[in-house]
Amino acid sequence: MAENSRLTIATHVLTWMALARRRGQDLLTSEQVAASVNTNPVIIRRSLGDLRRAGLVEVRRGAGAGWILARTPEEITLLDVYNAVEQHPLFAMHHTDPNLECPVGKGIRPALGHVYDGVEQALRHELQRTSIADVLKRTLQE
Amino acid sequence: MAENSRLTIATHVLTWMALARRRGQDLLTSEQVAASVNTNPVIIRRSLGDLRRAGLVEVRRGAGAGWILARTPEEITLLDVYNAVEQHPLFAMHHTDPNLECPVGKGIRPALGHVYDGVEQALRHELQRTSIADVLKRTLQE
DNA sequence: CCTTGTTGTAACAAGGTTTGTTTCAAACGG
DNA sequence: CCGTTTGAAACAAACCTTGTTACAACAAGG
Repeated sequence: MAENSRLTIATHVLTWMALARRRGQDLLTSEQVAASVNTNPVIIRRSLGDLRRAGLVEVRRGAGAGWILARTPEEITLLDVYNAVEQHPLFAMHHTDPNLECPVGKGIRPALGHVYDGVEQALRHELQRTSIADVLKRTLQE
Repeated sequence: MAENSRLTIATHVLTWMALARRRGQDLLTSEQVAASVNTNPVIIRRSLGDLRRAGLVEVRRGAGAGWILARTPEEITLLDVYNAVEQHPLFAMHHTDPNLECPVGKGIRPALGHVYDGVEQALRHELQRTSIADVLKRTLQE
């Protein structure tokens, strides 16, 4: 179970909110969103909490509360979603320090860090090419 | 601890083998490699096993056994290493099926799969740009 | 053929992550 | 003040990753 589906869940949430909005329903509760994702409302609130902290959605509390998109679906890219829900770098370094007496042990981490930065950059660039509106369009075509 | 450092470990292993080779020592035991990575030889054997199955290293068994690079460091890219050690896709889909009655629940997986394929493609393209020889060069510069 | 060094693999522990669930205080519109 | 909903904590179940021990299989060299 330890394989992370947060980007998928958050994108699903936003795509569903985009469709509801187009249908005239701006405000959705976590329970309504959970019905589409088919999971527990608490899971959805956790995801929406990430998206709120990133400024992608807004929340209204109290009776008649719920969630609203803070931007149009065209203005939210999958990079925005990725940044909202992923914190760890793509590839982890050694969990314990390598042998710093060895020239490879000493120099490999900065060397690899440089490569990993480039890879993350490429990934981010690719994610930025797709918006929630694009995902919704393609979702409805399937 | 559940954050995967396999690409880092395998690249470290190959980089160290490349340096040893340049110094005239083609054959290394898992214990010798483990000394540079600063971990248990069994961990290294697991990593080398992945690399062997991918055809990047060869093994000699029996007394005086050990591991040899199967290609020159210039001919091994980080994409080769990634393919050898990573099996799961980058982003997981929902762990439980979404609600297929909902148009988003129904169409989101193929739509996202399409995007994820593109992202993985970009990642692979970037990894392919760097060889073990490149990593070694940069490692010794640090 | 035997000794010896090394691999391949299984089994297990420790610690971490992820999802799902229950619970309840806090917020707030009406 | 009531009723609905969020935010967050606490916990369980399942799984992953690393590290460790143990040992059979293998083969080179005497």
